[in-house]
Amino acid sequence: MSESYDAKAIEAKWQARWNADGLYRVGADPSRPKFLFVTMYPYPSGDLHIGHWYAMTPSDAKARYLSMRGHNVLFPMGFDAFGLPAENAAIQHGIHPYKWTMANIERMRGQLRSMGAMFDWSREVVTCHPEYYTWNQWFFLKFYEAGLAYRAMAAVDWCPNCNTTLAREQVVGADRVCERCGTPVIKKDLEQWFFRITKYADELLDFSKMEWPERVETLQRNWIGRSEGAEIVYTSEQGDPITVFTTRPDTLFGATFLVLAPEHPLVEKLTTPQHRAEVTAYVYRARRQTEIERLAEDREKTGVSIGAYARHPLTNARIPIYVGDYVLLTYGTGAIHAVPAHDSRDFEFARKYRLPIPVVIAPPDWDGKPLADAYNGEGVLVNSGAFDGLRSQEAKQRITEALEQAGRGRAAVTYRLRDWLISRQRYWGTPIPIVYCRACGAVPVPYADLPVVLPEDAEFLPTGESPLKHNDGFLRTMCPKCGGTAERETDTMDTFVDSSWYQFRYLDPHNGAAPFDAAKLRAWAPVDQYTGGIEHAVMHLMYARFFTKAMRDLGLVPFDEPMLRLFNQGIILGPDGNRMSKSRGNVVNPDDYVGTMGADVVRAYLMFIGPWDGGGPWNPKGIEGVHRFLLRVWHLVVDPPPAGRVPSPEAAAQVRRTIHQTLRRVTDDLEGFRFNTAVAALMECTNALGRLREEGAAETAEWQPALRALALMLAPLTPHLAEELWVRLGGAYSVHRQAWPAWDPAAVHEDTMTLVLQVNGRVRDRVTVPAGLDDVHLREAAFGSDKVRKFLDGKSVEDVIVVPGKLVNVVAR
RNA sequence: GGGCGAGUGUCGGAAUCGGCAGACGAGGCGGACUUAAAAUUCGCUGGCCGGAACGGCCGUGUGGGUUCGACUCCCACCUCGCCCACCA
Repeated sequence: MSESYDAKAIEAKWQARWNADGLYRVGADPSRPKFLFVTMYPYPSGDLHIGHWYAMTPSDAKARYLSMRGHNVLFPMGFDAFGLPAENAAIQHGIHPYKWTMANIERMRGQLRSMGAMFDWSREVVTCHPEYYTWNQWFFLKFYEAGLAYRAMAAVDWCPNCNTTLAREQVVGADRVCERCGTPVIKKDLEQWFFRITKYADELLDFSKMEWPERVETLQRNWIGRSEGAEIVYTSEQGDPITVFTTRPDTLFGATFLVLAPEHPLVEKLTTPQHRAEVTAYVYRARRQTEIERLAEDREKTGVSIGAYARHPLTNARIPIYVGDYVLLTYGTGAIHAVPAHDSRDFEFARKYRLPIPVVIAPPDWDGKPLADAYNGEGVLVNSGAFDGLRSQEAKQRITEALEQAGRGRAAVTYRLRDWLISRQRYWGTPIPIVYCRACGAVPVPYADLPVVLPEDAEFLPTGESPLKHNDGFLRTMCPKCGGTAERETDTMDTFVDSSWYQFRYLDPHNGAAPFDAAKLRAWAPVDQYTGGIEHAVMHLMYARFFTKAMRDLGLVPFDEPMLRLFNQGIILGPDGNRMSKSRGNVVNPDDYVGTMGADVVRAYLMFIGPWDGGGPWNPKGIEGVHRFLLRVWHLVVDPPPAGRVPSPEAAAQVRRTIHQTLRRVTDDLEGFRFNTAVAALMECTNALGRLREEGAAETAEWQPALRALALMLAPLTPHLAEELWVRLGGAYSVHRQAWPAWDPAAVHEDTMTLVLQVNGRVRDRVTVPAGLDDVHLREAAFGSDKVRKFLDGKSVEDVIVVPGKLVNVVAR
């Protein structure tokens, strides 16, 4: 009767010991290279989900591996503790957001500990503590002084369910819904606070200083949406300059009308009395439409003439001005010149309103007749005066130059990126440290008065309004400038402000004098490896980059990018292949499996499912296979070997070769985040050792070192089991302080190899030959094969391809 | 409409400096152990044609191409997924 594997007891024992010993407390250590490994901190929603395990335990495995490789690894953890769910819980259940959040954090801490991860809890960051958010306010003031934070009236996105404004990044999908709750957003004109992220648009397009997944770079690049072109100044007949932006200055001579966005300031001024009623009605309708709901994407292009005309900057042609809702005030200059022949939208519009459609770029094989459709491609210019015959590329340049010389335009770049709207009309966030004084206007709270603390006695009512608006103790204050009565800003900050710099707070989490000590920051930052979901590609990950660049310009950090390397793990789906959700009833609770099979099994299974960036369905049967694997490892080490077996002379070398070949594979795989194949290699190794053991290999001198090496290789993946086996094998506590073993090229070497024999590229035979044979002998081996000869029968050999160490291919006709 | 990514057994997946397709695991089938079941353990498991072969043919979404040799490279297409989308 062999001792059984009691995962629960083993895991509890070692977790307690590691904790008592402070095994994972990390301090400065100049003798080892630092490695800051951060995985995205969770929102304290109440329960740790299998998705958290999927994100965090492979990260932990990699962090542990790097630690064994000699790095001084800091792997911190914290909580993204501000946010709407806490406030909604307050409204629904009458529990204060602080209490709700802290209770959830308490619960989740315990669940996080059950992972057996190497989190350094002494550095925990909780963003809803004033000791944290005071620095959000501090950064806000710094940004304000630097002109990076500003207040402006704007038509902003408002979620009627969350009762707050949203950043553009938080409005998603073709139907423009709230990223959090899926409610269609509406537009509101409000005075809001913005961070000037657009200042860094060009720099944010430079990814050369880090190694991030191509996918994230592409998403950010598309989001920033840089377009090169020209700004062209038309002039109204009343003398007003009307600036338009185009990416196709080469089509300038094809412009036949202008279209202004309904909100464009010149609409009001230029509309003639005869057209006023119609234009006013149109603008009113357009604004209502955007306010109510976005309509279908393929809706008809509409517009009305405002009765006014402009002059073409190069031809002086008289050009009618329209207002049309397909032109957006928020992009470019809010006005376009329409080139119907070479833009589908303009074409549609021109057709509808019977405007001329002159061709200025000759489509290939053009017969000179009117176009049936817009030709959007590039080509050779026609009907373009002095520019006829030029190709689009050159024409763009030359026409832009001509405009510049005439003082009627210039080369210009436009971005899709908008400034980051950070104001939220909610309680549970960082108060914006601004006071409004009737005499002095918006006045920043002095640094000495920070933090502006959230009042505890707020009332949470389902009115949709922030409780701060009705909390006199908070609201009424004194103007820091003139001492007169004043009111506080009642908006709080987007929680993405918290997560834009939390990675650096880990380095000095209790500093009361600064967000972090400069020396500590230099010692650890930037983040060497960051891991988390792709869903943050254009929100958190872009804001964090912006923040770092702004901090750099304020002299606070000596680098340009917050996270040097990034890995995006996939998403774990329910057993039915769908996204897990309570309503579907397909939610997998990790605690259930931790309680029965153990944390190590859950860890190893999540890593084994497939490539980490792939995610995939949770398979309740699949985890049993991994459970069996760990049982096999357990019994391999713990059970007494079969008695009376006499090992073969090669046994010792075979054991050594098995281990070192596995070491090579596992090392490569962990370097490349290929946890699935690392686990597979360890399975193969365990199976091979099991067979060798049956043949008496346990009697050889290589056996115990092999088992110890196996324990070391398991340490990053299944830390508790590895520790138990390591200590049982006589290793010095702790396995997690051991060096990762190097694989020995000599031990990996095989004496023989399987030589693949092909005839005309098709495998016809496989023979075992001594390793390292030269071409001549490999040829001999090929022609020595009966099967090869059989397939060569009646043919003449034309060529023989020899790939040493792999194959011989005989080419015959 | 634009961009990005992916198509391999029944399933998750392995193998891409071009060189044994299907490692590892799940599932299935069969055997051992057991009164029985579970657990454990051993064997088989891409398809087709063979009684069988230590036989042959086919096979990595489809169709072409390059090559001695293609899951891998090139071209075209199909399907799916994700992101963006009246962006001038």
